[in-house]
Amino acid sequence: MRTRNQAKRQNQSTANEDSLKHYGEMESLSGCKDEASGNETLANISRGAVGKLLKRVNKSRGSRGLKTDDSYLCKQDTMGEPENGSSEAEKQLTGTTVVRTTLDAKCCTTDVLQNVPSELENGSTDVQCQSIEREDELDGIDWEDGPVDTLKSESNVKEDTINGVTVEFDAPPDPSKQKTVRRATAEEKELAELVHKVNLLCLLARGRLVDRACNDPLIQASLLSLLPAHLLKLTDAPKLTANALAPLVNWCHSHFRVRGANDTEKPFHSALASTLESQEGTPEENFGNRFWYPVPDKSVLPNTTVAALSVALFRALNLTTRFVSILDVASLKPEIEKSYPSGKGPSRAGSGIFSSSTLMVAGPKCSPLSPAKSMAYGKHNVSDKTSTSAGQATSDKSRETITDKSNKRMSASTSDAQDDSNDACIIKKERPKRKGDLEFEMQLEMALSTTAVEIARNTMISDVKDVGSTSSNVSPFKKKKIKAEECSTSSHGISTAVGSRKVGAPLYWAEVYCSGENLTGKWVHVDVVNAITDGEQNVEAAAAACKLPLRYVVAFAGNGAKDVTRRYCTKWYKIASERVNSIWWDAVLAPLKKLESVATSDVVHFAQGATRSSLEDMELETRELTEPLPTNQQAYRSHHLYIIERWLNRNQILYPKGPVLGFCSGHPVYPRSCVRTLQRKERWLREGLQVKANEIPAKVLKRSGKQNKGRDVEDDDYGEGDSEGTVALYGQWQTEPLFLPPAVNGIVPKNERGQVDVWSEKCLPPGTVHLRLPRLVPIAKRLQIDFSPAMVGFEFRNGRSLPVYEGIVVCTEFKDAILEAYAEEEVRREAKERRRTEAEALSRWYQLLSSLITRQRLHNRYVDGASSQSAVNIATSNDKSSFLAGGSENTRSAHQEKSEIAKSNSPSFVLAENHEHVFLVEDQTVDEESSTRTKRCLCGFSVQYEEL
DNA sequence: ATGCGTTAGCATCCTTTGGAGGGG
DNA sequence: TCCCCTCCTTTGGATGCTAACGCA
Repeated sequence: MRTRNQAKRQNQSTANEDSLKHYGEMESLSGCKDEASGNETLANISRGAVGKLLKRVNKSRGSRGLKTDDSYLCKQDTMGEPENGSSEAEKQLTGTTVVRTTLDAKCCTTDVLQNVPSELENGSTDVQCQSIEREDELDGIDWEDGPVDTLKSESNVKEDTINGVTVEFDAPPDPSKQKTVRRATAEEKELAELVHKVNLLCLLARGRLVDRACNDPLIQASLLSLLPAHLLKLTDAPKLTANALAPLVNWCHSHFRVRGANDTEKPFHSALASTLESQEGTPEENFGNRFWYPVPDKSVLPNTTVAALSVALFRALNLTTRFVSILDVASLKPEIEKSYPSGKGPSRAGSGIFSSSTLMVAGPKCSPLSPAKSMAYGKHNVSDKTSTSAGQATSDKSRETITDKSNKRMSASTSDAQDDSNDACIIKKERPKRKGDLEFEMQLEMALSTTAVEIARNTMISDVKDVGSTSSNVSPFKKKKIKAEECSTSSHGISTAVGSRKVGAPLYWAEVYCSGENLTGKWVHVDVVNAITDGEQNVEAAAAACKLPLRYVVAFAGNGAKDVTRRYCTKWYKIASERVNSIWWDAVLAPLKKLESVATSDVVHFAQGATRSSLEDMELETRELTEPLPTNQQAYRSHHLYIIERWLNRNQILYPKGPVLGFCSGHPVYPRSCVRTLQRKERWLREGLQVKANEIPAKVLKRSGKQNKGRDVEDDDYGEGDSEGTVALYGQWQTEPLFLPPAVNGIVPKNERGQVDVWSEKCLPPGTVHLRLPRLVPIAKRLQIDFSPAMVGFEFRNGRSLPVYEGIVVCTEFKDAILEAYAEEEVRREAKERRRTEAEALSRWYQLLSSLITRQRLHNRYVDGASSQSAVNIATSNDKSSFLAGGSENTRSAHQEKSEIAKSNSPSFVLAENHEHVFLVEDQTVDEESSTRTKRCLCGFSVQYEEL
């Protein structure tokens, strides 16, 4: 076995080698492998590759601590291959494969293709390869020293084990630690919310863009020209009904169909026009800035263009129409990956929201469509999802991953092969197996079984243009694939097959206002892509089937937008926590809603001045308030409308306890408006409320053991049992405004501690005022005014809770006097403070200058040899002095008489032969203009300096 | 597939009123 | 001797919320 450094070196060299390798070379390598392993078919290779990847996935969910050792085993596994062949090339291959398995997944294809045969031959399932995702993880690897047979097959490994040669892995995984999950920090939550909001705004803007394109007269005219004459008159009826739209919808559905994805970026408007021309819409036309569109998986989107064309057509026919979209926005909650002990978990670089399945589509360097993925758009949009994964797995340089979001949204992020350093492309793998993962694995297998063949056929060039699900070999997954095809090709088939999102997921549709529906008219859901009319009640189920959360459904018209989620979402409690703060959202939508209202309002106003928009608002509000009772108890935990008693907090109560709206598993359901929060007496005092006399506690809680300890027997006027161990709680309806004894004769009423607890202004005794100013106590004392310290709260210091005082409470009549005295005192204090500061500054200047002089003197004496020079001479004549200095003989006489005083008062250090300058404060002059101050010594020496 | 009960981890709430020692 | 200031040290238990997990 190699040393760790050797491994690293070889790893690096191989990495470079790999990076330089051409696909053709790889192909030749794989070709060698094929020859070596005999009758390996590409399908088998592909299947093996799938197995390999799945094992990696499984492995990554398991012990991270085993990673190193897995790599080692992988080595042996891989090394075992060439026993069938001994060509030079293979020997070389053997030498490098060891490292290749530890490389980043960018060499995935080669790795996979090389590893597969041996695995297939050996039927190995126990020994698994796990590639190390990041090179830096290699740093944590401690290679064991010792000989190793590089050509040892897996069977040899087993033999060795049997013969007593065992490899013991240190730090075996602790299952309990493995299970630990890392909770999102507040910062991460904030970031996720920001991303969510930005994403929402982008999607809103995008919706407006599409909406605007639908108004284009040329497109509308072209659509009309295509429309058969008999359909033109369908909408002429004065009272339009949903049924009348059906032929139009069918025509659209049959004339515009989904075709392969178009990678060329062009404005949505022109995309719309070209779709119109070709009568084929893409699943998602790229337009403008692709960054705007952070869809998790483009391949599964229904046809935006077709939906938009239908809107344009309806508008061309003078129907009031809105373009409706589910805003598939990044999650409001941060994506948390598993935490791994000993820091061996996957790097968090690139993790988080952007690396989740909701992948921000960046520039071409990180196209969301891997080659294989774009292939999958071709004829069979069934396997689009799976091809995505295939693209990852087979692309030479791509990094493979499984996102932890698969449980909810079942989409694997696709990273680009071109740019390994792109954070957005860094993908992670983690999490224990869950239902979503299983589904993903199945899809992965399907995809690989298909695309590996295709890729081989296309000589593994990176820029694969097309692929069909043309796998001719009999795949074990064929049945599933066929089933999926059937589902997706069915016009109404919004299938839950394999649990993935599919084409047909209701992301976009139209809403046409039909005046013939209901009494006042109705917005009718029209999904041309799936040829569904008036199917609003099915949208929620269809979206759920496609794992598409129905968080925001927004209708666009007139360059505005309106949230119509309520129309389509009946289980609001499921999405409420996934929606952004409603205040923010309403504020964002407010201006857009006006625009939308103007655009969709008819000239005809309804009774009592109600407009179409306000009627719709009422309808949506009614839906909100008449949400059906959930059937599961958990839903009542945070339901905005209903509650069952078991989910009440310990300080909550139902008051009044009724009416009972229904039952859930035998539990009566009450309106949430009946839930009241209870408080202790003391807490109500803080809010300026006091419990009424003779009120019986609404609830009595048992106090915890610790709280019991050291707490005196609490007054319990109501005798509700053991007062020591209980806490009496009261509801607000049991309280009244706080009554405090008023201030009398200038005396502030105080509590038992001789203070006033000022939790709020309501807690002040009548006739008193709280002066929140520092240093008031001495003033009040000096003025002999009665006061009380104002306690405003508590803080924890030194391990205990300490009261925080802020200012004092005095009778109102003394307020002015105290404030006046305070102002005077402050002036005095400030002047005193200023003097003190100046004196200190002077002192420091003095020290500085003295030290400079001393330094210079020492310098002259010991460095320049001028030992006899006096300090006075140095100070007065030395040009090297760093500060501006000038002698002034005439000032000397003026200050001579002060010299004696100065000498006696100043900290004189007069040496035998050295005069120590003394700068008296009263001898200073200040030049206001230049801010320069001049200090003078009695000897006549002066110093000028600029004030800072 | 879904719901329920349990468990665990983490975030947040709640608690609540010092005392020794030195210097002026 | 009294008063004032500084320093010491930096809670921790209960509860709520959420997600995972096993089971029905």
